[in-house]
Amino acid sequence: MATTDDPAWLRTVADEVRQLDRSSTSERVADVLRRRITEGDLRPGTRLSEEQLVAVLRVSRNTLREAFRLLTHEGLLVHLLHRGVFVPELDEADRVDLYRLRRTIECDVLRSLQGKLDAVRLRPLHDDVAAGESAAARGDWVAVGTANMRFHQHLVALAGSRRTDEVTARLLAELRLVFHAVASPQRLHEPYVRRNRALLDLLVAGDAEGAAKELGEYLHDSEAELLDAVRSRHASGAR
Amino acid sequence: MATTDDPAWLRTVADEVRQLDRSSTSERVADVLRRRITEGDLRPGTRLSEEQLVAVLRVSRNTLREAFRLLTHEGLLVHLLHRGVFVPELDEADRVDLYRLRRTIECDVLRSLQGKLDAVRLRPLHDDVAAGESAAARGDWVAVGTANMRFHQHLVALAGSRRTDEVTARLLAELRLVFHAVASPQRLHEPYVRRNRALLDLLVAGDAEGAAKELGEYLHDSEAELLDAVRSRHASGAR
DNA sequence: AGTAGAGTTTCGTTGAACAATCCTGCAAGG
DNA sequence: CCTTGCAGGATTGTTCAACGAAACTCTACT
Repeated sequence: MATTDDPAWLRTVADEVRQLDRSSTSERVADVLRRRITEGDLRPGTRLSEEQLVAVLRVSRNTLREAFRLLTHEGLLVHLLHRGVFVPELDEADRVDLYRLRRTIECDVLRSLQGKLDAVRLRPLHDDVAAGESAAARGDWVAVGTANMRFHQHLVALAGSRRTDEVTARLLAELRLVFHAVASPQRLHEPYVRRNRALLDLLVAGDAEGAAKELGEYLHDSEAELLDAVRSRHASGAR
Repeated sequence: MATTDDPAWLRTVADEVRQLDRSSTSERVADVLRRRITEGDLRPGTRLSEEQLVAVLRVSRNTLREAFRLLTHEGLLVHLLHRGVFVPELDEADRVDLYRLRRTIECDVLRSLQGKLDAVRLRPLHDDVAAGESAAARGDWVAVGTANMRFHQHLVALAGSRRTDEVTARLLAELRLVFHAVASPQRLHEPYVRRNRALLDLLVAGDAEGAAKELGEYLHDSEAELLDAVRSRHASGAR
């Protein structure tokens, strides 16, 4: 019975098929809107009109509403009864909340990694750091931000926990919402190109505990920087 | 301008209104199904037929599907394209995954609580422990399980983090799914009536660090117990 | 035995319709 | 001048009926 061997590649094939199957109309609509939101084309506070989107996307209202529901549960939209869906405006409490959970999860992942480090598993992290450095060199700070997010997603993936990955994906998506509310992406992302590299070096050296400690300070600094950036933007009169 | 003062009670009023607004049809349908699933009336593996439920619940298919979507994102249903929605069957990998994230979050909450303990904030925990002891005394092990879940939810709530609360709610809901897959609820829940009380005592004494340590062992034991219970059930030939 | 195909069932999506709610602007009153 | 009350229009919430598409089942064939 050669079909029951279940070698590694069979699982990956199954995953790929699942990716293809994932193409229900509402999920594809959600993909489009998700990109628009995370890329910053739809700014926080914007209302998404059903009528308007139905006309543009060429889907029925029911399908669109199902896409709304998907994004709402990812935290990328908020739904107000009889008033419609909006791109959420996160306040300072939300921002510290995001960082709190982020620090909990990411640091715990690194701490639980004691000795389980493997060269090939760090490959995605190498790629992300390189992508960040390359983007920084050409001054594309939005791309730096994207590479940074991917770095942290891959960092968490080292734990091999499906639910942790999902929670992290949601956290990082919401975080991008906040990033779009600040003026200078450079100030926000540039320092972490270097720190990501340092973090990765610690992991390569097998010092998971040291990496966890460094990540704790890293996120602490990042939070302070973000809060400060948003505050100064508000103070300068921008809405 | 007396209306812009924004005193404390205005915020609570806003919250109450939001609670009232929550009564859309799809959410009420979701409430009904959620109860059925968490109480164990709908066993893992069951398929929920749209046609059938539409007839029973007297709602339209679209509304029912929106309720499905809600529960899917809570982890209480899984959606397979063109095949329908099912009560998920969690495997052993899921079970250890659940406990991994649970341990991360709950322990971190306690650790971050250093010195911030307040008598009134522990009130819900007292109530839950009492409810568990009372239910145990009369042998109602399902009620013990419910009180136990509420205890942990309230424990996490001490951190005051909205997102942490949400993640925990999802985790505990999924956990109940697993509980229904074992034969003896007593063996699963009884030991923790006492341990919840011990945990609460540590918190009352202000020993957050000690409580975090105890909780770590607590969850470790609970996980081992659960895995063992499910394994023995499978070994005994039950499906 | 294993496979190919037709038929049945169920889901995915659409479009239209009506009810309920919200928002806007204007008029009346303090 | 500001607040309050009341249309009217605009938008969302919910339902219904229908058709195409995918998955499952069972039979018949090689």
